[in-house]
This record gives sequence, structure tokens and C-alpha cells, in this order.
Amino acid sequence: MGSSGSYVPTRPVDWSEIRAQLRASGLRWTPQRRTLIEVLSRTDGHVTGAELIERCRSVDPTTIPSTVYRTLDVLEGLGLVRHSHGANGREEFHVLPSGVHGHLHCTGCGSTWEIPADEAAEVVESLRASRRFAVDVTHLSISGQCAGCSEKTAH
Amino acid sequence: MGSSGSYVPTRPVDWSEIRAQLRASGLRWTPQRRTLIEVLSRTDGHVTGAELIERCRSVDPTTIPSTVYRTLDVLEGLGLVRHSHGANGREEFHVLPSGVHGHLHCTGCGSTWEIPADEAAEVVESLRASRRFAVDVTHLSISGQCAGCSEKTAH
DNA sequence: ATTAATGCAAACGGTTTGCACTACT
DNA sequence: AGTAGTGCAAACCGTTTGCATTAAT
Repeated sequence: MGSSGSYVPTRPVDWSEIRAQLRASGLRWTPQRRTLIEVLSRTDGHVTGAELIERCRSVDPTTIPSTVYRTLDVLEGLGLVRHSHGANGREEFHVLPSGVHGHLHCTGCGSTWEIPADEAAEVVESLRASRRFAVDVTHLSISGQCAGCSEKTAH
Repeated sequence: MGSSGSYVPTRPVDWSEIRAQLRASGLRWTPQRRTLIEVLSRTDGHVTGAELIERCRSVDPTTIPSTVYRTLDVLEGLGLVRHSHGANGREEFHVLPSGVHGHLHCTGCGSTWEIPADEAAEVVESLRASRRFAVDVTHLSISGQCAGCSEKTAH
């Protein structure tokens, strides 16, 4: 598939609608939530809770950890965010989970890449065929060595 | 690599030789290490550090956490154990890493299965081809729904 | 006699909790 | 006014560290 150009990190969530979404559930729109939403809307892929706190602080230095975590819970309840567990063992939050992708983590250089939909599909299909196991692509996180690092290790 | 279809959960480590292995490196054989080795030798697959501590305590109630973690470090250095990160986000230790396998974790029922070599091979090959990425199979941990659970969710 | 390894206690870092207070609605 | 959400501080849990002591070699 024309993966080169056709992988569009779609933005299925309209962040400006979140306020309405919250209100619809009897929840409230606060400055702190606004800050977190703003940070999240600038975030692609994955972040740890601690990273989000840091980024929030750069917007609003008075940010408090517990508020961030509590808001993340709420947003997860609304399906706007999902958490999983990255290669470093820490909790990670995925923004916009409907963008189909997993992560590749290089244990050599520490870099992380997204696995675009078509590549993930092979993995998914392979396990579906052999095991009837439905892989959750948004939770997919694979460790190993990237091209660059495995060359270095080769000799 | 000769990744034939013959998946034998080999026991490549002869635990009784560990004492010698340690000594060969100028390291020492202590009662505490004996306890941990005993626990590990009864363990298949993965355990968290905390679980190991608990099991050690049931053998020797005086077990101290730091000793366990330090010994795990040593054993990892000898290649007898490896750590990675499980579906629950906690640090996990894999016993006998030379048995080539990853793990499949069902988010529905919480069960975990090993992925035998031949199935993992498809995943590995797929990513090697598309990305020149060398997957570390011993660190492979995939979440999703097993056959049973995805049926229940289907309607 | 060396010096690796232990026990202990304290520190750590990310996350969670209880509770009185604030501020959305 | 009512109650969701906040700030704060303290608790938590798994893990790590420093250091004096013990014990394997």
C-alpha cells in the first residue's frame, strides 16, 4: 500500500468540542483542564504522565500532578486518551487512540518510531491467523535494534 | 537462524552450574543467592521483582529486597535472566531467556501465553523486511484479546 | 586477609489518596 | 446553591542507594 505518503495521522478528535463533551456528561471545564487539553492537542503519539506534567507546567507553572492524573482519567473515560506501557516500563498515554499505530523502540539508541497502519497489519494478521488473537494495535510496543544500531552490534 | 518449527522449551541453564559460573567470575555463592536461584529454577516465563521477593520470603522469611534486586542484576549480567516490561507496566524478569519466545497478553481475561518461535518469526520477519528492525523476541509483549474474549466483545 | 555481598534504613520517582477549599454550572 | 474539581500534603509501592557489617573465598 502506498504507505509513503498515505499515512495520515488523522485527528479524529476535535479538541474544541471537548468542552461540550465534558458538559454533556455533567463534567466541568476548568483552566487546568484547558491547559492539559492544550498540551495534549500538541502531542502526537505517546507521553508519560510525568512528561505531560512537565509540559503543563511550561504552560502553567502552578500545575499540580494529582490534577493532571485525575484529568487524564476523565479523558480516558471519554475515550480521548488511552494509557499503555512503553518500553521503559513506565505508564504511557496515547493521544488520539484512533490513529492506528504501535511503537517500535530501539534498545540501542533509545529512539522510538510509530509503526504505520500497514506494517502493523502484518503483525496483526499473522497473530490472528495463527492464534485467533486480536492484537490491540494501540497497545503494541516492540523492542529491538534499529537498522543503525544492529549494524554496529554486528561485529 | 535455525528457527525451525521445533519449539522446545529448553532449559539451557543448568542451575547447578551457576555456583561454578559465579566463582569463575570472582563472585560468591551465598545462602541468599541460593534462595533466589531456587525460586527462579521453579519459575517459568515472567515474574515481577516484587513477586520474586515474595517467593523468596516464603523460602527464607528474612529475604531483603535490595539483595534480591542486586542478585538479579548479577544474574542478568551472566545472561541467566532478563528483564523487560509486561502488560501491566511493571518490570518483569524472564527466566531462561534463551528459550525464544515472546508473550501474548489478553486484556479481557488477563491470561498470558508464550508466542512460540515460529509464530514470532512472522512478526520478526515482517518488521525486518519493512524497517530493517531487529525485533528482540525475548522482549516482545503484545496485548489484545484472545479468541474467547473477542467473541464475547463481538456483540 | 581480602573484598564481595549483606542488612538496614533512608531516599527516590512516579502515581494515588484524603480532605478542606474553590469555583464552575 | 450545589457539587465537580482543585491544591496540598502525605501516603504508597516498587526499586535504588549509601554505608557499616558480615562472611565467602
